[in-house]
Amino acid sequence: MMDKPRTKSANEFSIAVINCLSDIPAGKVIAYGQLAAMAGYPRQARRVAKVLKELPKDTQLAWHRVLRSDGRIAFPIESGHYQLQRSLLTEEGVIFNNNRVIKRHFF
DNA sequence: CCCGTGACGCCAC
DNA sequence: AGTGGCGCCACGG
Repeated sequence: MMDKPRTKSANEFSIAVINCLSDIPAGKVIAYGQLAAMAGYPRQARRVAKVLKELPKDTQLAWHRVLRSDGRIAFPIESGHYQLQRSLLTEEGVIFNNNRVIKRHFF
């Protein structure tokens, strides 16, 4: 049977976020909160994080373009996730300065 | 209902 | 510039 969504907005939120994220071009990045606001849900950065966390491993979505508002990658620096995200960004030409993406890369 | 948790964010120090 | 504290939201125990 179909699982009944607890609230229909939970699903709508993910859709909105994913749509907006798919509009971010390679070489650009966006903050969790910025993405939430763009999707029409200001102050809901943590929900964006949860959506990304629940993406399938084989997703086509450019999850790596989402950073903290200070330009740093959200994962702990020693983690494999961090290394992966950083290399994906580097491959797109994103420049890091002391583990931080410079402002002009922001969408 | 209260409390802890989280791929967050802002503002004081 | 780095750190800490708190606010913000949704969830689960």
